[in-house]
Amino acid sequence: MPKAAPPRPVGARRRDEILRIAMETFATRGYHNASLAEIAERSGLTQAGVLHHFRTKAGLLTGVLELRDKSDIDALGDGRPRGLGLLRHLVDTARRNAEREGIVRLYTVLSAESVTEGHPAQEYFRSRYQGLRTMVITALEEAAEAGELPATRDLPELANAIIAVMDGLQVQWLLDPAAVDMARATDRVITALIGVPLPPEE
Amino acid sequence: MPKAAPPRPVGARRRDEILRIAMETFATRGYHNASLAEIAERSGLTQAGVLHHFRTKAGLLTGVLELRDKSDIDALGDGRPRGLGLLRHLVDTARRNAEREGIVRLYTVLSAESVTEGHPAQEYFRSRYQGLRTMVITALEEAAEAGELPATRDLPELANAIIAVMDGLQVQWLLDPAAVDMARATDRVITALIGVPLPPEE
DNA sequence: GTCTATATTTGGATAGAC
DNA sequence: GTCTATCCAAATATAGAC
Repeated sequence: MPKAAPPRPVGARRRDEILRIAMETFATRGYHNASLAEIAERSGLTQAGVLHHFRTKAGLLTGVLELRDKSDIDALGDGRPRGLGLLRHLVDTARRNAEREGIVRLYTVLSAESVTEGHPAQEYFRSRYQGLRTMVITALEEAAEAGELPATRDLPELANAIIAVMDGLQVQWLLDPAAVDMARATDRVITALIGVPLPPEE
Repeated sequence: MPKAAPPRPVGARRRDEILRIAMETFATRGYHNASLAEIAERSGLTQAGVLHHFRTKAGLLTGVLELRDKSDIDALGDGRPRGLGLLRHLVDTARRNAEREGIVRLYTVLSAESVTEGHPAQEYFRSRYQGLRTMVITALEEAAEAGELPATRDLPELANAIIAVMDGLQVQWLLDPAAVDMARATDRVITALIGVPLPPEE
């Protein structure tokens, strides 16, 4: 069973392990408050050892974000859902996220931190939101063309609102998990906004 | 016209000035990445000078958050709106916020940063969200009793969603102001959720 | 590829003079 | 109330041995 891993079959093992731990650490502490020393220690390396694989701390952050992108794309894999199916998929994602606190924490902490001056992830999040917006708008347009969408006015605004609810719920959920049901609330907002129930889960 | 300022008529001048500058700095850099040195310099003091007024950096952050609370309460002043009037007030706040980037930045950055381990503002934001939730739920209950509210199911979920949209929109707006109209999007979500238009602006 | 050692900077906080 | 001086800890990054 040949692996499709492109660059190095075994030399990248350590690198991936460092990335995994860096992800956890950035999620737990934020970027600025996380230290290479902690990441190194938890990786069973020294600080210099980590910096052999990633020349700078910002480079390490970039690596983490690229890794996340890759696994997100892999997760979709078999052709992404279209129209209302994508909105359904967003709700499913919210549900799955309730079992993946680390990921939620990573994105919540870093996205907000990225709006500070000179933050290395600023461009990443700017273009990420642009991508998310485009994706949701496209889905809404597809639904509208298929006649499945009563609300056809100002789709970009609709998309912004849907993305915003999901983000905002995450902050509340991280601070007080018992107080928030991310999936239900997301479903409710989307349903209310588009004026029609979502298709059943795949 | 006698001032109602309680503790010191003139000695607190410097203290307030430091708080103002600290607020800006925390908003721009986040808590961890802001330094007392920078706050001191911008205040025209040395680091030790600042620490004379606030014994620790965390104490300074607490001071900033208390100050904001006080001015928020002052802003409401003449009896807070009830029922749907409060939801209208939320939309108005979103509109005003588009002219107060500093405040938006402060809350967005700090609330997300507060979910990290051992953050000094964690309790503050936990109880702040609890307070916001209670406030919105109460308003929804009032509206329901007055027969102004078609959607009466699961009001806490409704409240969470409304708060979440507002927060989420702020992140997007800070990264790309032209891409988001916070007030319009907030209005649209609230209207869709409660199933009835909001009363006209006061 | 990983380590030790170190350079360099910067952080928060304290002591004591003025 | 503010400063200077200082302490101590921690941070990122580099050089060079193994």
